Amino acid sequence: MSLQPVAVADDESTTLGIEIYARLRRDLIAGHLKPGERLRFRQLSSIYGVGIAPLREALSRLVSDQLVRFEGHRGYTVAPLSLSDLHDLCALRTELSCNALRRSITRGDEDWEAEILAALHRLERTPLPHSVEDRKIVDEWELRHDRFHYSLIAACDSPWLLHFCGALSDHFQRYRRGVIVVTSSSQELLKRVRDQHRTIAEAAIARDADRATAVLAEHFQGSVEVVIRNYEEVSLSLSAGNGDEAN
Amino acid sequence: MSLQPVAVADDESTTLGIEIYARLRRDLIAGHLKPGERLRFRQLSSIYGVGIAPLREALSRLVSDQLVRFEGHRGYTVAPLSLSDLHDLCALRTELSCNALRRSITRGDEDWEAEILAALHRLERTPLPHSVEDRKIVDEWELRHDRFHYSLIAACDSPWLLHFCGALSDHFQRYRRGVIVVTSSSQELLKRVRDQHRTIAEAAIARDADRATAVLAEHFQGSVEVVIRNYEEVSLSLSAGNGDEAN
DNA sequence: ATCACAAGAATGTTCGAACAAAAATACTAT
DNA sequence: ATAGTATTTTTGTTCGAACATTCTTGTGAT
Repeated sequence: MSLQPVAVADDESTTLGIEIYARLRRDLIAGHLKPGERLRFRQLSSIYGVGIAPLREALSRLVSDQLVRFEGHRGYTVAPLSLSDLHDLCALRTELSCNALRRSITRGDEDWEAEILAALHRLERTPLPHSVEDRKIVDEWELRHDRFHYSLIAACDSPWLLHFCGALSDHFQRYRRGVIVVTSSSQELLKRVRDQHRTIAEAAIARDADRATAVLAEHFQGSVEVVIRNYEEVSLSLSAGNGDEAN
Repeated sequence: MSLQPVAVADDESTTLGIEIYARLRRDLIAGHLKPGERLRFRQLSSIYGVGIAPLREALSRLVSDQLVRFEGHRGYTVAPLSLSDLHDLCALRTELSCNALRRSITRGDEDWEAEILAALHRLERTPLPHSVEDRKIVDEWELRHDRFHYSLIAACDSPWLLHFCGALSDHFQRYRRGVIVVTSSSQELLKRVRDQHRTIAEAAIARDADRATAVLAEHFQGSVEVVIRNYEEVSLSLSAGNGDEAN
């Protein structure tokens, strides 16, 4: 005769469609599903162990998320990666994230500051992967990295801006995943990135918007350069069939 | 024995899911389906004359478009409207559209200029509705208005920016639809809006980015004010059940 | 050999029915 | 009367099968 209701916190009222959407989304962003790859129903059905009804639902949503392409009667494919998309993505991400960071610096309270420091601490304590095969480690690093960047802009007080920043961040992760090992194997790069994270956090909390946004922009620009520098080498895994259309 | 292949241009390789997605999207943006309204499968199925499989596919995509909400085992509802959302929407729309307009003014060529003038001409020649019941006229005006605003930023050379501007524009239309008759019944408002359109177009083509963006921002701000001023009167149709959560 | 065309296989699309969960209603006990 | 519970009804979810389209393979004519 407990005083608490019987229902524990794991109820969550989920559906297969929602679950498979989340799983596909993760695998798409993590690059487990290769750009350009065809997403056949039977294949996915046996891999993920669900019927095609929830699969269609999930894939349909992913089309609007721009992670999957669809052609009537010809099925779904993983959205391709391209240099031009990368440039566009990063330019806008820099613009929007800096904008959101400025707003956050203006509006953020002590909890916002505390969350930044907490997220930064967790990120710094995460081991870096030595190989792309260290999926667990890569996943964990990406998760904490995302959370850190989210914590910076979380107080911007604009759901739409946060939503767009999130979408761009997710898409950029598809490019970054391919070179994270390269980054983590260079002591010089590693130090620079870590210093940038810390500098951005400190500047934000010190309400130095100019400095924070300047370093954030630099940080993004640096990531893009690493990706581009390694683009030729990884282009095989980037585009399985089509890939970049214009440059 | 024609030399052309038999298949004419109406093939289009479409599916029921795609069609119903487009129709639902239109009806959602046009306010045909009221904010907060439950979207029951049986009901939609009989209205639109399609099975629930394509319906689920379409609704699922619309969730990622932020036009409908979903709760597991409790179905889909039309996304609510709220004052706070309106403010957020418009602030970001102004920011992004002005940004895109600047880029367009820098990069646009003669075709871009020509398209702006063409779209402006078509917009000016569209009759304004005297009642919300003039659906055909409202639809046509909104279509041409959207096309005009799109033509301004079309040369910004950023697919992501265009995509976000489009999303914000679609969402804003949900708010504007309710007050278009109010606007068109005031000679003063009408003249101001028309002058703004013409001024923006001329400034853009004259490559006067500062003036073009200033008037564009003013134009958006004016629209928001009209919506807000009439918000109380139309709030009944805005929120059918829930609606605005904060403020 | 190459192209066009036809048959077959694979794949995507849609429906209807069975199933499960939630909401509404009816009922009982206090 | 009311709160709580059981029952019914409604609604959402999922699967499997039938259907349509596209892709692949195979055949034959030039």
